[in-house]
Amino acid sequence: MPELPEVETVRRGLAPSMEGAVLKELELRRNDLRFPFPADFARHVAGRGIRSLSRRAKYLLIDLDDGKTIVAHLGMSGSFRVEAGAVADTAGTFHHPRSKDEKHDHVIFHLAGAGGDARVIYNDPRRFGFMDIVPRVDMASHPFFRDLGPEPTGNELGADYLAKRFAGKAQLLKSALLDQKNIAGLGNIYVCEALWRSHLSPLRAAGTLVTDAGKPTEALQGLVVAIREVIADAIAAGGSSLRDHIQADGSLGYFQHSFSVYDREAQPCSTPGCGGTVSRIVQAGRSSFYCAACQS
DNA sequence: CCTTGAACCTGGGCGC
DNA sequence: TGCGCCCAGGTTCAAG
Repeated sequence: MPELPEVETVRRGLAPSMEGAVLKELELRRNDLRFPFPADFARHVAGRGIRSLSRRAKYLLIDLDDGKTIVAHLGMSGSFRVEAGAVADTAGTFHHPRSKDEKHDHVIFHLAGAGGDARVIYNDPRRFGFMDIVPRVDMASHPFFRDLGPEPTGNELGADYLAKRFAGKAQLLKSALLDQKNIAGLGNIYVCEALWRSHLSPLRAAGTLVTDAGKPTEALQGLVVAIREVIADAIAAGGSSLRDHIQADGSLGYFQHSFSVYDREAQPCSTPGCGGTVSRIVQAGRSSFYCAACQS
C-alpha cells in the first residue's frame, strides 16, 4: 500500500478540492474499516470547514476549523478519488460528473467549495485502512504519532540520529528501516530501493553501520542520502502505482518504472558494471529484493 | 529485550 | 471455467 510518497501524492491531489471547502456531510457506508469509526464520527464533522491537508508518515491529516483533525491511514489498499464539481462543457452546459459507485467505496466526503460541489471517495478493498478524529492539541502524544521517528524528507533525518538508534543492534537492517519508530514513512518498496542505492544488504545487522565510538559509518551516511533521494524521486514521480493505487485524479504515479530491485526478481542488476542478478528473499514475512553481488 | 509468525481482508495471477 | 495456492504498498499482537 501506500508508503510516504503515495500518501504525499494523495495529499497533493486532494488539496485543491478539499482545502477551504465545507464538509457538508460525511457518508459512512459501513461501521468500520480496520477499526470501528469513532463514535458519532459523521455527526461530529458535518458542517465543519476544512482548513488544510497535511501528512505525517503514512497518515493523511485533514485539519478542521474546530481544532480537530481527521486522521486517515490507507492501509495496504486504500485510495481516494475526487469527483469535481459542476463543469461547463464547450457549449456552456453544466455537467455534474458522478462516477458510478464502485465496490469497496466505504467513506464519502460531500464537499461544498469555491469550485462547486464535489465528492471525495475513499475506497479500500482490504479494509486495512482506518480513520479517526483527534484534537490537534493532543496530536503529538496520541498513540498514532507518539513513537514515530523523523520524516525522511528534507534534512529531518540525520546519520547521527540513526547511529544512536542502530548502535549495538543485531536487528536486520531491513527490519530496522521498516520500523516506523526509527524512520517514519518508509515501507517495503522504498526500503528495498534505498538499500540498493547505498549498496547495503538487507541482511546486514543495523549495528554494523555504527562505529565503536557510536558515530555513523560512511555506509550509514550513504544510506541516509539514499533514503532521502529515493523518497524525493518517488514524490516527484507521483508515487508508485502497483495494482490498485491511483492518484486522487485517477492518474497513475510512475515511480514503479524506476524500480531498480523491487519486484524485479531474476532480472539483471542495474548497478553499472555489476553483472549481478536481483534476488528475492523473505525477511520477517516480507519480500526483500536485492543484488547479492553489489549489496553487502 | 529479541525475532518470527499469524492475524486482519479481498483480489489478482498462476498452475493444474 | 474453476479451484487452490501464493502473493500483495501495513500494522499489531502473541509466542518462542
